[in-house]
Amino acid sequence: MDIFVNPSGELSLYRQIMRQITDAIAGGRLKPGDKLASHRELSEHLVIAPLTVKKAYDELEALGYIETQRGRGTFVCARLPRTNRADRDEQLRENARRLLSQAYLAGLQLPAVLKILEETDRELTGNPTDPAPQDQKKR
Amino acid sequence: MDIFVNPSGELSLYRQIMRQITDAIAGGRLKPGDKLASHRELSEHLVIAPLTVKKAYDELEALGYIETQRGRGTFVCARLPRTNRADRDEQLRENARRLLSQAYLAGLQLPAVLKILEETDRELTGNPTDPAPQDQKKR
DNA sequence: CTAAGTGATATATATCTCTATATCACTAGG
DNA sequence: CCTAGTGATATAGAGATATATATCACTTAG
Repeated sequence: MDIFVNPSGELSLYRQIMRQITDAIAGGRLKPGDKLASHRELSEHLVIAPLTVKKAYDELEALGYIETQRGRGTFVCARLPRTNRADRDEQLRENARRLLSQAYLAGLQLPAVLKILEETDRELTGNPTDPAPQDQKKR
Repeated sequence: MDIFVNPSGELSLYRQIMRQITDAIAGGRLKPGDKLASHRELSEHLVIAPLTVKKAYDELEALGYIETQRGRGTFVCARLPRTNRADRDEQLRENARRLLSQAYLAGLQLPAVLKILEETDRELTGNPTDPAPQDQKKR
């Protein structure tokens, strides 16, 4: 888990951390039961205050992604939360709109966006460049 | 321009406004020279403080998207800013990562994401890009 | 000229975000 | 038992964000 934050980004620091962790869970780089870095350790790595990391962990715990055990550490939940379907779809469309708008503003067209999406897919899942026709996913 | 904001969203209010306006410019729903709602008017519509809208407009002006004229109003710039290529690509990949992660977390696969993207493309541009025989969505 | 609408500016207050620091409680390894 | 590492909690302060309110300057319509 290599996490990084940008203090001058659009999102607040703790939300940047939250997003990267949920993204890592989504992409399978963090699996149920995996241990996260302690909030102190991560705060040293990111050169930010421990409480900021703690806040990110607290929010993620409230959302059901991770659970903390006093004296032991913080772990990815065995059973991840299912989001409401309508909310989920609206969130996906929001993200899709954002991606396309950004691309259009840069002068790109839909095919170029699809290409980037496929590259990013390989990056996230760690799959080799070939888009295998079959798809043996577990989850 | 129908703008809306969510006070409990990830982004601060003024950044939500900024994003929706740049998205509208990108999608062609706002064109160079178009007049924006006055910050008072928009603040009434959104039920937020006028200064919050003002801040969004100020930032957008500093970025070169819009220009304000005292006593007259605020307008979309005739010549829109070009972003640095490396920054642009990184931003696109960030948005692509976000979209994919969200989809995976919801249990969707790449093909489903591509479908959503094409629907959103039609929504943004208003173009029936493809003479696809099936799937006439009307939102 | 007058009035209405616009942007520009200032003050004050409250909340959120981030930081720095310290202390306590629990767990695991030695 | 003792120590190191972990999470939990509390306080204080700085800066960003959002609000409410008021005033000024400029443009346009009448």
